[in-house]
Amino acid sequence: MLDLKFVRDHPALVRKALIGRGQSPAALDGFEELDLKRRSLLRTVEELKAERNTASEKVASLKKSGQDAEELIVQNRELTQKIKLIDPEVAQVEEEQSRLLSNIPNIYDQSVPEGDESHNKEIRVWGEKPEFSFEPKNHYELGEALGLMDFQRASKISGSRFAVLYGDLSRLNRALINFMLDLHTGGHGYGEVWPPALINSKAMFGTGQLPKFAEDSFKIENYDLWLAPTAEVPLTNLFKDEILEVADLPILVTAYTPCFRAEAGSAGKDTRGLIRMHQFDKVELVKITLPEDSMEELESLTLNAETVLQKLNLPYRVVLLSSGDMGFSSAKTYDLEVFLPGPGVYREISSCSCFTDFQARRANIRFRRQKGAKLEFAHTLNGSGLAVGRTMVAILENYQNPDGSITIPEVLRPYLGFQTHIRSQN
RNA sequence: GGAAGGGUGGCCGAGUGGUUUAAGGCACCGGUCUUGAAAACCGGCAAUGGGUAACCAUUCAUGGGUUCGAAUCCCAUCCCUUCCGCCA
Repeated sequence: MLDLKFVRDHPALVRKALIGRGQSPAALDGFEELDLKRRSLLRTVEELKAERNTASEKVASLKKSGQDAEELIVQNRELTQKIKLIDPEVAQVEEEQSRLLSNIPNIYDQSVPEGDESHNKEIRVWGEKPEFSFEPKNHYELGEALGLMDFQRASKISGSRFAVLYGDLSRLNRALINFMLDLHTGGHGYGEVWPPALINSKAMFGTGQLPKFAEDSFKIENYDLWLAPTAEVPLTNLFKDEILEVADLPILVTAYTPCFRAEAGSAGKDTRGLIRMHQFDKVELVKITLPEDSMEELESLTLNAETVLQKLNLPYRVVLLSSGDMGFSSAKTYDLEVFLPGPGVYREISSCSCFTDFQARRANIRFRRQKGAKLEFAHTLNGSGLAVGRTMVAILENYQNPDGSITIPEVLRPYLGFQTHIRSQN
């Protein structure tokens, strides 16, 4: 959420941000009018309240000295009637204004290229694309041929966009989670967290999933709970309504969680394979930082995620998203795209974003530089480190052999009893 | 799910209708004292909104209600603790 005063003082900037994101600036319509209305109503009602408060004190002192206060009491009764008419009006205008405000996206950083996704900017490319003496297969062809990846049975249990993994692929999934967590908690200095997977509406609002993107998540019937679409939500909201010690910043946390997404609006996209699931595993990185450090911290967070790909020796590129392709809450986003030999394309495997104070204002995450100093909003960042399912996809496709077996990347072997290959069970 | 107790500022905690403009303590900041520090003493110290400002309003879990006036009384909801029940 943007600061109300910021929107009031810089309507042109907010307008530009909306247009740059390919949205209609109509989202701002009525803001100024509402703001003026709210302030004028507030002045009126606050004056009445002040009058009533003074009179009430007089009643108290009159009664104490045994004098008659009936006249004042009658007068005050009338004041209260007036106040009761205006108060709901104030509440209504405030609600309208905050609804409008909570639907306005973050202002994006100056370094973000303007335009739609065709303006995304390739920042760097890492690794060599593998050379094959044969036609490389897609991961689902490989997985199904190995007899270790099953979409048919998954559809019996749950439906489309779910998968069942067996044996060595299930183990590979576990190995990847442990490898990623060990890497980030070891060398990269993140604290490991095991958070809830069911999240209440307030927390979903805090990171920006609500109110605008309710249809992207699964809601639990009869409860004010949602299936977490990403560990960004529980990890960032760990610090909701807290005043942080400046000495503790930056705070770095990581968690493995299952993630659940409704994938509404992506009908027909990536219908085969593990790419776009209703349920997938992800190791998430979250940072809470000082405002002046956040953009630098985004660079190091992105490198932390890249390290996973480098250790797995998977070719990838880093893309700086354009203003039109970025998420609602983000001020700047790098996507990591891993190369997939099957379709022969780069696919998103991590998204690393700096949210400046946008989430912190919604979630009320603050800090104080010194005792007595004003409270300030912290900056929040997050990135996938990495999406586990898509990492498995990348390994299957990049490490495939002519016989359909998969070579296990060196760094994962300690997690798999030093096994070197995944082979067909038949 | 049942019963009981509770939710007050950064933290602890007093407070059952009118100097509560939220006592007191801790922590923190400034000062006195000291070679320096500690201790002691003095002073300061909530957030949000409105206002050029003086200042005003709101906030004691949340939402309603009673009243001239609510942290305090009433109703509903949420959360926490303890005990019981159920249970991986």
